[in-house]
Amino acid sequence: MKNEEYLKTYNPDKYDKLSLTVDGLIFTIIDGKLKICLVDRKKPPFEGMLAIPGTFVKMDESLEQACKRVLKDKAGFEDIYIDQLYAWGRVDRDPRMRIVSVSYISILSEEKLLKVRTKEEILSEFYDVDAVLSDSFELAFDHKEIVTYARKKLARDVEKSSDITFEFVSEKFTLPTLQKVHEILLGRSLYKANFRKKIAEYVVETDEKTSGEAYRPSILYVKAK
Amino acid sequence: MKNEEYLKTYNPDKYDKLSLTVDGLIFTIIDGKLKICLVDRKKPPFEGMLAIPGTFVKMDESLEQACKRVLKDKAGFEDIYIDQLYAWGRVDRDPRMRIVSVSYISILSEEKLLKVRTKEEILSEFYDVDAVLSDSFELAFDHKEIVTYARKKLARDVEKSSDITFEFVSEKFTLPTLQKVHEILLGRSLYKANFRKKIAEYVVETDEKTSGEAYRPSILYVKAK
DNA sequence: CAAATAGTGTCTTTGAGACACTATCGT
DNA sequence: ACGATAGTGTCTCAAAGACACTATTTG
Repeated sequence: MKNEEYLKTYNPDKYDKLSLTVDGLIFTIIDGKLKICLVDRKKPPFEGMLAIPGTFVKMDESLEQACKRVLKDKAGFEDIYIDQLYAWGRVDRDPRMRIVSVSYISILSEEKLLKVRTKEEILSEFYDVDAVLSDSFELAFDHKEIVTYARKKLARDVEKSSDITFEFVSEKFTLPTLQKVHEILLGRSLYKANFRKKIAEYVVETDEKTSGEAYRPSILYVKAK
Repeated sequence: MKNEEYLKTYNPDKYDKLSLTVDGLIFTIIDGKLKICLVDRKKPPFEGMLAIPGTFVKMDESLEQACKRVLKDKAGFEDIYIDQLYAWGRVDRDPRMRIVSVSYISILSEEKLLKVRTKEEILSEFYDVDAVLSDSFELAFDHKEIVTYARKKLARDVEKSSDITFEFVSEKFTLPTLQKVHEILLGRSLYKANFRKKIAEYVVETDEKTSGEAYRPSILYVKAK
């Protein structure tokens, strides 16, 4: 076949090549605040500044595989929600050389997060997203623009579907907890009764309740299939 | 400064490099059908098959610039709507070598399209999207997957906003025409009265009407600011 | 004036929003 | 019993859906 002949004589070096990275924006909610995982850069460029954890894509791995590798290496996670955000390709976005980056959003429940904290992972730390996005806060590269874009996407996504909100909570969760997640991501408070009517079709009541906490216990739900 | 010293000694070759392409999915509506612009591949791989027009990203251009370059070179267009779709990064998606592709959606009105047709551009041709997505139709690389993804995004976008529908029509348009665009993208028919109520806030009536056509003329509108 | 398309009025249904109410737990 | 949070009932209002009607042009 002609295609095969061609491939033998093909010279891959005749086209420009560049470096490709993936960045993983790991969000979670701690103490009722949206947080993002950032790493402290140990070497130039932007030494000493905070950045979104990322890595170069290897020749034999897909973008998703590369992203999951970062999440595991820098934060210690496996099996977490990951969704492509955007490809960033400004020519001068990295002072070293031409680097295009594909960013991914991933979300952790506090439950999963705490499991990992026990492993003494201190490469990365979680920061308050509102603080990170405030004027006085700086991030390496174009990472502040990326976080801004991601923050808006989270709000947009929740506006039209409650899908991602389940990623922020444990497998079993209470409706007040889930409502809080919606409120944090949307940036406004919601009416309890209305919220419950809306998500009723996506959740299933279990016969368990919270216990040990003050005041009236709350029924535990699981996500509907 | 330390960062600057570092950059002088930095060796960009120590990381894997790969080729990056952009693909431009150009949609339009002709004769009441959604069409996509495809090129006939003149050389291997996938010689003789249809593909989404694309190009390698050069070292000194952004992804958007590269995409606009393809649109101009292969279809003859400038100043058209362009929106990033997705980054495709499967390891074996190109038989020659590792190539990651960032795809963009662009939309043309038939009016703009006809202007270009007069330039005798025959490198690319428009194909019926329903036909392209039917089981018997094949495209080069993973391009059928990309078209499928784009087709769904168009429907999703129209569902929540009428923004992109204006890209399909001329600057001045009638409401029956705009409604048809919505119907084609959504894949279902809409009630005239309801449609008009919904888009009323996004359009402004002009004092012009269509003429020369059979039956009652239609009022021309422009997009509201 | 008939045929065909353009454009409107209005009833129904659905769901979001607002708010007041009841229920159940720990102390 | 009380304080505090969990959970429910229901009115209002705005928008989507369905459908029937009127209006304006060409031939």
